[in-house]
Amino acid sequence: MLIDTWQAWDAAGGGFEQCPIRNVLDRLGDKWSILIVMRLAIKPCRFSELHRQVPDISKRMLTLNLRNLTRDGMVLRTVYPTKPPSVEYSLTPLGRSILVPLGGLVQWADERFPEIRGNREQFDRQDAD
Amino acid sequence: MLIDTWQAWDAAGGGFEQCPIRNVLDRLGDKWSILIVMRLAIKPCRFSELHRQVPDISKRMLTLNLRNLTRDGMVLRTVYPTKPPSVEYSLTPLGRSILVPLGGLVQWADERFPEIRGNREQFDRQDAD
DNA sequence: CGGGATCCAGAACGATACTG
DNA sequence: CAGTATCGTTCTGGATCCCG
Repeated sequence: MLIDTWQAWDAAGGGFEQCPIRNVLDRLGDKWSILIVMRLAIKPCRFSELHRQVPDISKRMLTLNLRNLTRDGMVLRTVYPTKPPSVEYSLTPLGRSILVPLGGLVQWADERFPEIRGNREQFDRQDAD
Repeated sequence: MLIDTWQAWDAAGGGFEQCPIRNVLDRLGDKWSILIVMRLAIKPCRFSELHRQVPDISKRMLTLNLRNLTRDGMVLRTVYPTKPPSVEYSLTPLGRSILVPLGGLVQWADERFPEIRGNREQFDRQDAD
């Protein structure tokens, strides 16, 4: 039943660029979006505060990711016309709603990663023979 | 509580390359892994059959993705020494176990994508002003 | 049949400098 | 403060040819 979604799009000839899974995963798959969403899940945050809290992200990437998330309606961008300007980012209801399925994936990753790491080491040892 | 995993890794100084979420999402985020897992969830499959069923994937990418999934222990690679050789790929228990959290994400994507698409269109219209 | 090796295009990403 | 602009790098994925 998991595959049905994809096959339905396949059969419909809608093109895979329009497939919901493809679109969602393209966003989640990039390097920073999830980090940003997770930070904003704790509390709304200003640009520079986010920049400090998300480790090693460049201003450029923070800007681009925030724009994409805002475009998708996952993040709300609020500008306060102070001087100098301050901008606060927060999760929309849509943004918060993804925390649920995301939580399941995070839990899976946590539980299974030791196993995965072990598999990789074993695989790489065989490869070295 | 979702962020805790990441912050724990942050605090532990383990380096983000060792973070379970990063590792799992790097795999799921690439263009084909999920497709392949979903196909194999239906039934075990040989290389050329997979190549036909996963739309538009190149042999190169199919090979690379299958190797990564095999390395992680998500996929089992079985070689039958026939002539010409035949190789069957199937999901391991680990590979099947990710179908559960993945299902949650797929459901979310299906339910929310129309909303996301609408948000994008609206955003792009404002941008054009 | 099931790949491996090589080359190449484009996208993602990073560093730095600059701006209202 | 909150970005933009530009450049260079790295990484992903596709095309093609080759191999046992």
